[in-house]
Amino acid sequence: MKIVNETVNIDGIDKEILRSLMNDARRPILEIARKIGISGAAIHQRLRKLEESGLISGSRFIINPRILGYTTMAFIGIYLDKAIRNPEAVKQLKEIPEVLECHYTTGNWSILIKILCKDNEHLMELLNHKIQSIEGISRTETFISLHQQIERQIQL
Amino acid sequence: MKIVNETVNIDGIDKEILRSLMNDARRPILEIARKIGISGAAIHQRLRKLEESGLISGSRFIINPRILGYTTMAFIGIYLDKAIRNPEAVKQLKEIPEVLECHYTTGNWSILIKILCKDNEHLMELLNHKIQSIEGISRTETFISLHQQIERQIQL
DNA sequence: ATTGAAATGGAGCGGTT
DNA sequence: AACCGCTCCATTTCAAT
Repeated sequence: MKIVNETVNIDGIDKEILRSLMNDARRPILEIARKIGISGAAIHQRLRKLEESGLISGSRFIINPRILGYTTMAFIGIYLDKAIRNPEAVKQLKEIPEVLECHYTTGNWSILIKILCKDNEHLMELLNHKIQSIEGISRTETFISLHQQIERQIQL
Repeated sequence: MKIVNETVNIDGIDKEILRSLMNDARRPILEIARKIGISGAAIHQRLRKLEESGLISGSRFIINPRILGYTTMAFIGIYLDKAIRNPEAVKQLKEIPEVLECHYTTGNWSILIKILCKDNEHLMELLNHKIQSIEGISRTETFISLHQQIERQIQL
């Protein structure tokens, strides 16, 4: 396993390019070029370097789950009966598509997950029939997000 | 305020298009067209409709904060001395760029935030000098994410 | 709702400063 | 590093089905 721990220096122009594309991945390179006053080829070259450095890890269309009827987001703290069971439990959690994030955390729980459901009933069903039936999971604590007030990436 | 609560029906072709662009927002439309066997113009039109429906809420370059030296992610549960102070507290939290998410939650806390810091020292500094000095915040509980094992959007 | 064709403009490369 | 000029290809629109 290669450890990539190196940090990288980016200048103001890199930041402008990245900020632009972090807000709209399909913005044309040439449009950015005109705005910041350098050539398209220069941006092209900078993007190549930023990709090589690992700073850019891809691009995504963002979809709004509300429109598909997913309106209930929750965080669930999970207690494992033995911490060593973590890898198996995570493997099972991966099989539940509603689980969007899974963190191995310090503190009370072994695992903290973020989950997105259609409604409270759906959440309850997942808790009772999928999550709590995973071997090794002894107990859970659920926190429903009534409203997400901030959602962003790191700022440059 | 317009309430957009309507759900939308998408067919298998929409799903293929979206799945493709959710993994790589800059994949050429024509490449997708060739793969699934319809014309570029058809995809173009479908994307227009999906945007109008609100299902697509944009596209983003994803940057890897590790490369900038941000290696410590944590969740912080926040107790407010009066729940009514939520709007002010959130306003202040927005001013802290390291705060990536902020949720108004049921359960013990009023607020749950996700925060990304360079290291533990940076986290401690933010807790002591920024977060806990926000008026209305009485107490916090911090959970460090030692490892994020799942990170994804909803599946189509 | 999809198609093909046409116009416009962007992507990406090589040579140059 | 950046620029220019070039070729190739994608995007987008439109009339037609």
